[in-house]
Amino acid sequence: MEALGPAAKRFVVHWGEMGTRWGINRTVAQIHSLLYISPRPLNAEEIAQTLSVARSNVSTSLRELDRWGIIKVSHVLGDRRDYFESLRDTWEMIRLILEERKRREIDPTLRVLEACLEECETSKPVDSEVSERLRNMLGLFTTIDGWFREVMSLSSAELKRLVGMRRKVRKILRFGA
Amino acid sequence: MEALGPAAKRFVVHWGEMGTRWGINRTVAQIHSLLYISPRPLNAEEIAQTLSVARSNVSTSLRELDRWGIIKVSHVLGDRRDYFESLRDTWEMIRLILEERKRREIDPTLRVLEACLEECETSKPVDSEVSERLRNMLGLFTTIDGWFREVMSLSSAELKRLVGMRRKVRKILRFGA
DNA sequence: TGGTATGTTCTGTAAAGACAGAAACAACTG
DNA sequence: CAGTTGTTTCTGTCTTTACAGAACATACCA
Repeated sequence: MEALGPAAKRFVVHWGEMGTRWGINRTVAQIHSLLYISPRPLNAEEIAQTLSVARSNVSTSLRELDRWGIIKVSHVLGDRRDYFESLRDTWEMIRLILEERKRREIDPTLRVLEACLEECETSKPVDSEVSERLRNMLGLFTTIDGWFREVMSLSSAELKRLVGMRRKVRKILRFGA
Repeated sequence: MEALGPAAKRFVVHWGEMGTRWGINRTVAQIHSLLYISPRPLNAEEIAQTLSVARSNVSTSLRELDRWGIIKVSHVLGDRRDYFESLRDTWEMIRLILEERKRREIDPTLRVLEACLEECETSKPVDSEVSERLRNMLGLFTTIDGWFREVMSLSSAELKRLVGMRRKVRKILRFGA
């Protein structure tokens, strides 16, 4: 088990901190970053050693990462252990993460907003004030949802191209749709 | 203190839950949603009553919301109390939130990545593997940073127009930049 | 000057989340 | 089959975070 170099260590620690700000478990984030920078797939034991966390903790964290779809499991001939590695394509990773967050957060919110509006408009004293605000918010999320769908339908190569077109997009915007 | 209608209550509760998923304190999120749907500005006492939370909790939460720049304080003649309301423009809100998150998360991450790379490349056995991955990640964040800047420089009206142009953007993308 | 209304900061407790270690489980090996 | 290795799930503890209530601060008023 080779220890991490200072740069790698710093990256992993920072990633863990950032994770917590996004509602992602620190260990999960650390493992992800470790796998991302690791030149080769690692097994659970190595991960536990390197990060000084319990083996069980690694197990559940890996499952979470798997749920996000951003790690891969591989095997070595004659070795029963699971080896894990991160996706290399950063844009693909972002895409997957956005997809999952949409599923977990945007979709439920859309449903709740619709239900609230429903309720709001069928109640006897129709509360048009509240109803209008809810409708505004629903509009926002619908639009965001649409963008997500659009972005998610792009390949990561297309995404990269789109990103490279910032200035062009801006120009179009300024000088008329 | 009029209580919340069922639709409003549901919205507030959901908003609180979503907040926690984004690393935002539940009370903070609840207060924000309450102010957002409220037809009129509310004072701290009203907020505390409506949400059944301690006055002190409201105070700190409001300060946090203020830090995000998404609420406004107003006053009524002959009333010393502070009254709070949320921004109405949902896109403007999003813009402010993204701006703040960029400041808190993307900017520091860029700095860390640069420092890591620095360290990585000046160390004796230059670790080109790690260094390359860090560079990739830095590239990703640099691009994201660029988009943020771009988006943030747009007025909320422009943003809305851009959002309305999804299909057009897509077409451009498909049929050559 | 003390008294009252409002707002903020501090402090201890309670709730939630993270995690280590144990136990259970599963797959393989001789 | 018992023994070994690797993995997952369970359980209790520790840490962190959220929060109520108290104490404090500030401004207005009589």
